[in-house]
Order: sequence, then C-alpha cells, then structure tokens
Amino acid sequence: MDDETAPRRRMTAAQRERQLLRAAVNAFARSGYTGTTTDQVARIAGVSQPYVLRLFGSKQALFLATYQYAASRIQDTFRAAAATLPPDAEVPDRLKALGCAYLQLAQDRDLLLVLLHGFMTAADPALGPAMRRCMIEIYRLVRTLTGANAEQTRDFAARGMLITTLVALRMPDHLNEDPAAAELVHHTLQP
Amino acid sequence: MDDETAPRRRMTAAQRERQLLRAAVNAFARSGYTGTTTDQVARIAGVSQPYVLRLFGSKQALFLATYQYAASRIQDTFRAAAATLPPDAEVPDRLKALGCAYLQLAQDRDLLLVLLHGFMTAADPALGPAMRRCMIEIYRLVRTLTGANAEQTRDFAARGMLITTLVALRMPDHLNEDPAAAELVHHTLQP
DNA sequence: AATAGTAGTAATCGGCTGATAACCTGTCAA
DNA sequence: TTGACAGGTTATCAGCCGATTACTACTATT
Repeated sequence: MDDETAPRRRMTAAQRERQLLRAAVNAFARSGYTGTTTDQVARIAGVSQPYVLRLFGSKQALFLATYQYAASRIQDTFRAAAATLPPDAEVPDRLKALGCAYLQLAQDRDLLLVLLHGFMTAADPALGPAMRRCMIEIYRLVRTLTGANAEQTRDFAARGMLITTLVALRMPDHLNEDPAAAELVHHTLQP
Repeated sequence: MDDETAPRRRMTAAQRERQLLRAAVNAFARSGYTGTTTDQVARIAGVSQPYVLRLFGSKQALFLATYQYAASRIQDTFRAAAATLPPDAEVPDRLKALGCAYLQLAQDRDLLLVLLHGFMTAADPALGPAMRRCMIEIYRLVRTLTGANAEQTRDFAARGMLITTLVALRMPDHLNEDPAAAELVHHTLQP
C-alpha cells in the first residue's frame, strides 16, 4: 500500500509531512493509537521509522496532527456541502445536504475512524482536551452552517455517531451475516 | 483500586474469574484492547499476571470474555427496565424507559466504553464477528422489548451511540470548557 | 496422615516499539 | 568547487509485554 507516485524521490519536508499524514490516517484508522506503530506509518509512506519521529517529534504528536488533519478534512466537507446550497435554503434541506456529505465521507472509512479512535483516547490528559475541542468545533460548525437548533443538531450528531459506529464494525461489508444487520444498515446509511 | 474485600484469600476459579472480569472491564474501559496490559488487570484484582493468562488462555480471550460480560450486563439492564412496564405500555413509553436505563448505565461509564472499544477492534478478523453479532443482538433486543419499528430503533441506537461517545470524551466532566459542550450534553443526557 | 487436586506465584524470555545518536546524500547558491 | 543546509538512513538501545515453565501452598477427602 505505497502512497508514493514518483519512484522514490526527495521531497520538501512539508510535502513529506502531508504524505505521512495521509499514511497515518490509514494506519491509525485500522489499529487506533496504541495499536499502530510508527514503523507501520513509515512503511506506508516509504520512509524510515526514525524520520517520522524526527518530523513530528513523538508518536503522540503524530497522532494529534493526524487527528486534526482528519477533523479539518471533515469540516471542509461540511463547508463544501453547505456552499452548494442556495442562500435561502431551509434548515431541513441544509441538514440533509450535510448528512449526505457525511455518508460520502463514510465510504472512505479512514477519516471517520481516526476521529473515533481519537475520542477513545480522551482519558489521556494530554489528548483529551484536543479531542473534546474538536467534537465541539464540529458540532458548532454544523449548527452554524445549517441554522439548526440544539435538538436538531443533536439528532444530526447522533445519526452521525451511529453511521461511524457501523463503519467501525465493518457492518456494510457483512450484511449477509444477519438480516437485522441489513435492516439497520439500510435504514442508517440512506437519506 | 483494589477489588478484594477479604484480606487476600483463596477463591474458587469461578469466583476469581468473575472478579477478574470486573477488573478487566475497568482496565479495558480506560485504555482499550491494545492499550491495556494483562498485568494491569491482574494488579487490580490482586493476583499475578501469569494467573490471568492461565484462567483465560490469552489476552484476546480475556478481552472477548470481558466484552461479552459487559454486553450481557447491558442486555440485562434493558430487560429489567422493560419488566417494570405495564404489559399494555405504548412503544414510545417503552423506548423512553429503555433510554433512561441506558442513561443510568452511562454513569458507570466502564460498561459502555468496553463495548465501544470492542467495536473499534472489528477490523481484526478474530474479533470482528463477535463484535458485530453483539451490536445486532442488542439492536434486536431493543426492537423486541419495545415493539418499535426499524426507524424508531435506529433513532434509539443513534442516540445511544451519541451518549456513549460523549461519555468516552469525558464531556460531562468538562462542561465548563465550552458553552456548546454544555448545550450538547444537556440536550443529550436528558429525557 | 497421606494423597491428590486445585489455587496461585516466581522466574524468565523473545520479540516488539518508541526513541536517540551518529552518519550519509542530494541540491543549490556564491 | 566548495560549502552548507535540508532531506534522509543505519545502527542501536532500554523498557515493556504476552506468554511459558516450573515450582509452591492451601484444602479436602479417605
């Protein structure tokens, strides 16, 4: 699973960092914070393990950067979806547009899972505040972009967390295991 | 955080297993599967690390047993809540009763977090099927106990996942950090 | 009292993992 | 061409962690 396009060339540090962030999203999404090694991230990007630590300082800092990268991409997606709407669109239509955008994100799987894995580290005092801040930031962004009230936004967030959970469970890939699974997935990953 | 009441006595294997499961719920809830060591679990219960492995076979088997123990306790809670209702209770009232029961579970924090940490391991082929089966089992139980249709049960599950997420984020303990946090928590951890 | 089985520990180990240090190498300005 | 800096690597380590082995100690039956 090599991310590189050109055959192993030198890059600027900034380019390499972005490439490593993409690699880290993939790795952390699969195995979480403690379950992922810096060497796994390095191999995906095609660099040596010590270089990853040199660029980011520590595994914790790498995870934090990865998490914030993922959060930014999700926020960008919401903003882009809101931008396609006419200025006089109603709240329900706005919520629906953002919901569809989130469902498309769910097909990548990695971005959402990095976020959720981040949430699971909130017991760590060094990570918790950043995780909470991010969740709240997204909540506020949705409210701002849609004009929804607290209840509507809460329901939107709830649906979002269920989608994320089903993605984490790989439920869409195992619909045949149980009819109830197909039912739940069908009613959740739809308009 | 010692679980033992009597001053270090011998127990039957069955007693010790139950005690270790409670200890494991606490440990895994905090740090997840890969982030928790078998030694941490052993220390909480006041036994040696090799003994934990002898009783459960492997760390993976311990986690699986812990996960299923937590899932059973959650199912028991739902069943108990449904049992308090009059036989002719309406679907919305039934859903509300189960929702309140889940909110009370959320005060323990550990049971819900073990479940969520379990979901995050679903990428592992050895664990994924069990995790999916459990989620579906709870979904089906809620539907059976309440008589709700697919949409209602989906909304119940969605709300449940948001509650679980906020608990994972330790959001109720940090309401002062942001007014939006207080707003979201208030609207989510209420009737 | 002997014996047998069950509860539990001490000692140890191989492999992994994050981190550090020291060194190499491509590129570009003067 | 010669620096000199930025982009990398190799080598290495200390500590941890799951697992195994071999041993000890309590308890109950006969």
